Amino acid sequence: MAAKKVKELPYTLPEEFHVFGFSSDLLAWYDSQKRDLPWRINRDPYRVWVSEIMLQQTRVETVKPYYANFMEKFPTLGALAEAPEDEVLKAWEGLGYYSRARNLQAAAREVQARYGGIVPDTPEEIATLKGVGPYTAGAILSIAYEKPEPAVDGNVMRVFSRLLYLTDDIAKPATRIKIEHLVRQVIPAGRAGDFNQALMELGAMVCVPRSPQCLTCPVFDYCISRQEGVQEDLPIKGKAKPPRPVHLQVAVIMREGQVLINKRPETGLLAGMWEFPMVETDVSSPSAKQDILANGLYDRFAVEIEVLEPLGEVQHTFSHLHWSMQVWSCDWIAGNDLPPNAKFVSVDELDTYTFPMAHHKIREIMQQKSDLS
DNA sequence: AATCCGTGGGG
DNA sequence: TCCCCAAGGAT
Repeated sequence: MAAKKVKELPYTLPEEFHVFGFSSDLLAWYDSQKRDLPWRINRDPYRVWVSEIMLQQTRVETVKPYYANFMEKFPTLGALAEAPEDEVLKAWEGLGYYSRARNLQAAAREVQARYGGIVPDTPEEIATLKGVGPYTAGAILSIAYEKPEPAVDGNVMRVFSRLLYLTDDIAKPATRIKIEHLVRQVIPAGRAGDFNQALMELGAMVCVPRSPQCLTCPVFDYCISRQEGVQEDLPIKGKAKPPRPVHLQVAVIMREGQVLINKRPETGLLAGMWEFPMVETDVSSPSAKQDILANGLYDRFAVEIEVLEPLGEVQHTFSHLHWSMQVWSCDWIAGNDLPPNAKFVSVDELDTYTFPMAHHKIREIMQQKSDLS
């Protein structure tokens, strides 16, 4: 029987880590230097959960005000489960990755229905919740329940890449698996939550992406890449593809002081968010953009409009897309049989709907125009 | 495995 | 200005 060949070295930590107490040294630093953050007030699983979802791909300073507002509006798991989805999206407006909010509420409802309102404390159960992946599962299990599970995020991958001089590409999924194996070997009994947070805190405060502060690092003595002088060259990370350009014509359609908006589909980009009607145009298309816009909106919303004048151009970049939006002021001509995802609302009422940042920029264009007139 | 999914800050 | 990238997950 041919045993599967496994590389021993990369999955096993140097003996010094155990002999000299890497985990103890890191924890001692964390105990004295950790930041006071709102989600560290207690270990309520719901509070930890919300913080971990908000912190996905999002900076601590950005999260702070959103977290405070969210916990005020939805103080308990039950409150979140019972809230209208639109209110949850509104509380997330501007944070990005809006599926996080929709998944979080869906998962809260799942916990209410299936687990009696108690966030599950096993890897198998918690991993089934929407929006809870390997990192978040480990974070909740360790921080809220003190389970010895790794929570490997970008910080931890950077820290371990430098500590052990790992040259694996941290953009590849396999690298996270490997580092989870390594972290698992040094999680101290009874302090899994603090240890995982200490690794992330180190990555955020000391072992930062550029110009790491090695002279103040509590685990300086363990760091192989520093001994080799290559800490600035780690971690290895493949480059992302540049955003794909998309050209859009946006219609600000007025009718008796009201403007037409529509709700985006429940899946995909900016799912469930409101927007001003728009149509994608091919750069090489010979047709006038005004005509493409009018025809496109007639097909989608059964409205006839007159395109009046250009209001300006708005640029907005996502991770994988770059929107170039030409904004047009339009008059409604005919068509009252709007599809259910579209409606005319007064300009004063717009704040009650949730718009992505790209469309907030369009609102600014509108505002400037109305200030002139 | 590769792609989709937002936004803002810092060098 | 441009580019990186930040307590990732779903498909």
